[in-house]
Amino acid sequence: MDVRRLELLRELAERGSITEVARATHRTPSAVSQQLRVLEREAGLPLTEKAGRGIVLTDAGRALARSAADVAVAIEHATALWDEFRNDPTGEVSLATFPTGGQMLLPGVMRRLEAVGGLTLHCSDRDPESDDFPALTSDFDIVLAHSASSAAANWQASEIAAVKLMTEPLDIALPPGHPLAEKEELLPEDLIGENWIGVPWGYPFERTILDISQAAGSPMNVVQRFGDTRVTEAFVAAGLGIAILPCYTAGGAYRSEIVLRNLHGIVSERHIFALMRPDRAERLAVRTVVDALRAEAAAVVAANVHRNPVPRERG
Amino acid sequence: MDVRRLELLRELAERGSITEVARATHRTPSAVSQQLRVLEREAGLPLTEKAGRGIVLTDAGRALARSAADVAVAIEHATALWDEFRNDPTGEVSLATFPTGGQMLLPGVMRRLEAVGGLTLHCSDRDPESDDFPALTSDFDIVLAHSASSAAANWQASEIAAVKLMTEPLDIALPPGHPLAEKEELLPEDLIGENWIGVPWGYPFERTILDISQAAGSPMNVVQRFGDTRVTEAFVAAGLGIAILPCYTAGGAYRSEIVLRNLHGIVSERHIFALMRPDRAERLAVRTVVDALRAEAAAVVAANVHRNPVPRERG
DNA sequence: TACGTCCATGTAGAAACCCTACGTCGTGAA
DNA sequence: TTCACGACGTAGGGTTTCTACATGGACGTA
Repeated sequence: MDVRRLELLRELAERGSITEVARATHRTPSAVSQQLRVLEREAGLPLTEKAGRGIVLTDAGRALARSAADVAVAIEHATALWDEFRNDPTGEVSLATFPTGGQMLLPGVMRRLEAVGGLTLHCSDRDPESDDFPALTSDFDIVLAHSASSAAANWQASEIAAVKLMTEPLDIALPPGHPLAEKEELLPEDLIGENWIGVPWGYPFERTILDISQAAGSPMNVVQRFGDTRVTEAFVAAGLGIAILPCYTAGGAYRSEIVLRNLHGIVSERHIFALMRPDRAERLAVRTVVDALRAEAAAVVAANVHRNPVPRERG
Repeated sequence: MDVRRLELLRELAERGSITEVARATHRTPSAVSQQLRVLEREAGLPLTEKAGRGIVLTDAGRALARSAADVAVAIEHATALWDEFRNDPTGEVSLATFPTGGQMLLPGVMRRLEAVGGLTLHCSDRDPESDDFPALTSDFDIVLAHSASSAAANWQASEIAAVKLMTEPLDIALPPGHPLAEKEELLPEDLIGENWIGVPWGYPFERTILDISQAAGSPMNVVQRFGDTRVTEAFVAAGLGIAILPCYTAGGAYRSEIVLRNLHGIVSERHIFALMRPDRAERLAVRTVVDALRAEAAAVVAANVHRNPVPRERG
């Protein structure tokens, strides 16, 4: 029962095709196929079966793949222990993020990591609309994702390690001259009749907009939908509507042309997580980056505490 | 960080010399030395240092070896899951035992395992005097050992998995005509002034003899010391003294020439364990044998329940 | 001091292993 | 039918990792 072959099976379970596994492991498909064949012979039972042009795992294959994940965790844990012993969190860490999360956290994280020699962090941003963020953990060591619910359980279901980084309130963004800008805090019923600059279907904020309309007892009039908050901000600044924006990141180029107001009466916040494949989460270099992420997230929250003097609890 | 090399380091930690590791893994010492050198280079720190003619592990080496044990457990756990999936506890299992334990349990175990095709159990007995039983787990999948204390903790300290099989009362063996044979049960004070056939220094029963002398307030007169109970039985049968014997195994060829009597007033029993290296304990074939051992032990206790109607508790 | 033994380790070569290159086959879409 | 794609076979080469054998240091003994 060779570990390298087990790892290949685990990748196959995750990626679904031999070609993809080959690409991810920098091998030719033939090599992967041969190794899986050997594993199958050792196992004594078919692990895959044909399905159209490709293959799918059998029940047996999936069972073995799951145990392969445990082995991978043990191995990474061992090498992490070892790196700890040398106190040497060296290596390359790749990270994918949604845009506003990267904007808010990553510059600070990079600065914090400058002190750690030999650790390089490769960041890239992904489009929340087109990408399945938990699935990105196959290709990145760390994936920053946000969710409307604070439970880490929705990630855990898919056998992914999730570390909560912060909770960011969602504020109402108004143009400076807007009548509601007079008030310090807004309630759902204040927002009845407004034109909204919303987000594409399925974005986390969507749920908050629905919550508001439900609390206010009146449907919201969403006149535009943008995935990129900079466009939303431009529209709000231009007086074309109001919007929900994450309060620590909102503003940007339009900081002086947008007013943010707390929303009371309903829970309006997003939760930001670091998602990782469990074996990658063991790596010392990865854990070092996660620590920096946590520290930076805490610093961002602390720096903005004046905006939200009372932490709002769900209820 | 190659797993095979890790395993080699783990063996080195356990066996102490490259030559021994080579013998145990069916390699030449040169091969082991080379692999360890590669591991050392990967690790970036010395793992061994010279000590006289041989070598010893550095602190770093020991730390890495410990983590290697965890990896080995994970791998064995995976292959066990796999064997379970096939419902196929096939393979070879080696077992070492102390003599009376083997005599009492192994024939029944072999019979129980006949039903399991493809599983072969290789048994051999070891001399309790000359062998360090926990250390035998390096060379045997399962080691049967007995101890005066019921806590599994005394094995666990050395990172060995221990499964308790049974508790066997220690009885007083008398020649049939002995005056004490008239009594159904004996107390420590009944035994003052007797001549004893004892065990070599350090044997588990030794402690019980000491307990008796302490409870009776009088030193025991040990006239002979034998490791093999058959010799002890022969001496008792010949009227040369009385002895302490495990009650389920005592008798043998001398069953009609020896009388066994319960000892009350002090705890007199031995505890029989199956000891295993944690990774070997994961193997399905090994677990199957342990299950058979447990079942057989329970059967032996049940078959002898008339001898000890009330289970005696420590106190 | 000389010698034998034991253990680790170096070198050279052989064997095993695993990958790539390339070709074939079957499936599904145009 | 043709093309694209994915899996799988074969042949060959490169790498890895073993064995055989030699070297050298440490310890015990004559």
